[in-house]
Parts: sequence; structure tokens; C-alpha cells
Amino acid sequence: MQKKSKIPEPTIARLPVYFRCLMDLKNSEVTIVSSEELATRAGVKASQFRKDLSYFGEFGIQGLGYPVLHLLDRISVIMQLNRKHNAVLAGVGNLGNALIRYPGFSRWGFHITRLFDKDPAKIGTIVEGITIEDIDKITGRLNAQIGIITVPPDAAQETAELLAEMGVKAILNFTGKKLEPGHGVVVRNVDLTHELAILTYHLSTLKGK
Amino acid sequence: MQKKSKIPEPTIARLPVYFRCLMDLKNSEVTIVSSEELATRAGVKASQFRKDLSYFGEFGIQGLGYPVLHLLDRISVIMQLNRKHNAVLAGVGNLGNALIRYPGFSRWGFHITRLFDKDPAKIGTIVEGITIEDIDKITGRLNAQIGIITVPPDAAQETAELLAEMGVKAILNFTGKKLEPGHGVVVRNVDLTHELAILTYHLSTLKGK
DNA sequence: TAGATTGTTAATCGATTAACAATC
DNA sequence: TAGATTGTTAATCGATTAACAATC
Repeated sequence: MQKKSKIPEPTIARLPVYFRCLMDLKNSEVTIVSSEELATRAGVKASQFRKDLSYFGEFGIQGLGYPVLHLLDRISVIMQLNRKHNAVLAGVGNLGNALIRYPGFSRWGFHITRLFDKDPAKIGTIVEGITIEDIDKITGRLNAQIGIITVPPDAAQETAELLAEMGVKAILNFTGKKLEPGHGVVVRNVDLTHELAILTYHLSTLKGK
Repeated sequence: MQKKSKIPEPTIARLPVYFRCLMDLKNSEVTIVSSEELATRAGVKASQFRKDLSYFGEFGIQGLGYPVLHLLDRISVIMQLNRKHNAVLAGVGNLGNALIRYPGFSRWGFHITRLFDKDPAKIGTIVEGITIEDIDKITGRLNAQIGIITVPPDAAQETAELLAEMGVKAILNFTGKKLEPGHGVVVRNVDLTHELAILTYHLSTLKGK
């Protein structure tokens, strides 16, 4: 339990990709798949796929391949996708509104259950059946481990701290600000401007060709 | 010009982070900054920051540090952030709508200039001053190198091909589908469900502590 | 000049890949 | 059994980091 036997972060980031490919195979009623085939679909090398899985156990049948349903099941357990997760969202602006309605979330078992904002004009209004609450008047613990932060950048840090205090253990941060949450809170940053900047960098290198 | 002298992708992904930190320093009217200070703000090691810069040239003054404005300028040139970029957006759903209004884009010089959709109910309507066009009736070349794809997953590939045909060279793909664009087109994938899945994976490991 | 900090080299670390023995 | 494909080891590759000579 103390020994970490560290799993590489790139491996973890690839699991959802494998999961998605397996879903496609399941929908096509494929029952067994080779590492070669699955890796090709996922855009990685077969040996990398097998190596990635090896951190978690043995899921294949030698000489045959991987039973799609079984592997799907195992990965869903590893990633906790076998159960529903509640999430709260802070900052009901444009992006926040879009995420509330984003169908992908519920399809993967993520449900936004509470909404917070600071704007008095928004507080009390109902979005997708959820009443927007005053973030400064949160009472009691949230029944959610995930927090999605789409507030303006300057409010990012205080929002993160607030959510962490209320029991949030994982934060998806869209603000572009680096967050320093308390201990025991995981953060992932999604920065859309950075993504475009990386693309424009590559545009300049394409030109050279 | 042919020699690639490959710049690591992780280095490129950090440039926007440095850029943002330098902007903050500029706004605080700091004129010079050490690699130590800047790296701390960016969340990396000082040696990594210096190494990253070294791929592009020498920007510092030994014994002193880096002139904020100068470095900002140089990075903005490297990343092409010194000029405006037009982008087109395909799929004016919830996410698409949010991105059109996302203030971060214009602040970094990205401007969405044309909107496309397939839904007859949407075609012809105006969003933020831009008329939504029928994606199947695009005429002529687009005056944009960047395409943002927020269509439903099943339409992802055909949309990518269409945009590439119309001159788009860089694609930001929100659909969760792997794209196979033509040669000479760069793609970056943003998959919000994957981000949440990675978080829930880490939730389970936190529990162990 | 003495002190500080860069730019760069070399060492370390970690992730990817190829190769193959194990085994279905 | 013969053929196929896994799981794993070992080799390769590439990125991060420490250390320090160069130099402001």
C-alpha cells in the first residue's frame, strides 16, 4: 500500500483513448481484438499498448488477443468509469453554460449537480434544471468530488480553495491560471488559448516545407 | 532549412506558459526576471526553462536575468502571437457557441471569422455578428488557417477534410474522434471527457493515502 | 573586481520500442 | 502440434536535471 510502483502519467492519459476504441469495437460487436489492431486504432505502437496494460495486470489471451468486453470492464474499473461521478461547476458564463449541456460528460458518467456563480443576476436562475447558487454562501459539504472551474482568471485561486474546502478532490481548471490547491487535490488544466498557440507555432514550421 | 534540429514537443507546449507568466510580469511592471523566478511561476525547474529557450537562441543577460519585454517579444514571434490569426468554426452547438464568445481567444489574437453548420435551422442565423453558413456550400478559399471543430463525433472526419480542402492548416478538434487530415495539416485534440477520466483515475489513488 | 546568473554540457532519469520466451 | 499473440525484458531513445564554465 505504501510502495508506489509508479504508473507513468502518459500511460494514464492513454487509457481513455483505449477505452474509447474498445467502445467502438463493442458497438461493432467485435468480441476479441489484438494489440496490433487496437493500437493502430488508438494511434500508438502495439508494444506500447501492451506495456501500458502490463502496469495493471494481464488482460489478454496469448495467441488470441484481448476479449473486448472484459478489457473494457477492467479499464472502466481502473479509471473509475464504472460508476457515476458528481461534479460541481463554478462560473456559469459562456463556457460554463456549454459544459453543463455537454452530452459527452453524461455519456461517460459525469453529472454536474450544482452550479455556482457570483453574479447576483445569475444567482437563483435555473439552468438545465439546476438553480445557480451564490458561491460565497455554500453551506455544508458538496456531494461531489469533482469541481469544474470556469470563473474569470482572477477568481480562479479563491474558487479552487473554496471548492477544496467543500470536499472537492479533483479540479478541472479552464481559467488559464496556475492553481495551488490544498494537499490531496488533483488538478488538470485545460487552456484553450495555449492549444491554439501551439497550433500557430506549428503553422510556422509547416511553411518551411 | 532542411535540417530539422527537432525541438521537443514538451518544450513547445511550455512556451505559452512562459508567455503568460511574462505577461503577468509585464503588467506588474517588472523589467527583468531571473530564470529561477520565472520558472517558479511557470511551475518548472529553472534549468528546464533555460534549456527550453536555448533551442531558440540566447535571450538573457548573464549575471542579470531576462529583460521581460524583450523575451515576451521574442516568444511572441516564435509562437506567431505577434499577429492576428483568423479561425473558422464548424459546429455551432453549445460548445461552439461558447468558443465564439470566449474572450481568451481574441485577447491572444485569435479571431473566429466564419461559422459553419449543417442544421438548416441554424444556417442563416447570426451569432456574434457572424452569419452561420451551410458547411456543404462553402465557396472559395477560407481566409483562415485555423479550423475549430465542434461538430458531432460522426461528422468529425468529413468536416476536417472539408476544412483542409478550403485551406485550413491547423485544426483544434473537440470531437473526441481521431482525425486523419491530409498531409501538411496539424491537429490538436481536446477531449474533455478524457480529462475528467484522468481525474477520476487519480481520485482512486488519492484514496489510498 | 566580486557576485550573480546565463547558456550549455554531461549525467540522470524515465518512457518508448523491439525482440522474444512463454503460452494459449 | 503449429501458428499466433501475449507479457516482459532489455535496448533505445529522448527529455529533464544538475553542474559549471562563460560572462555580464
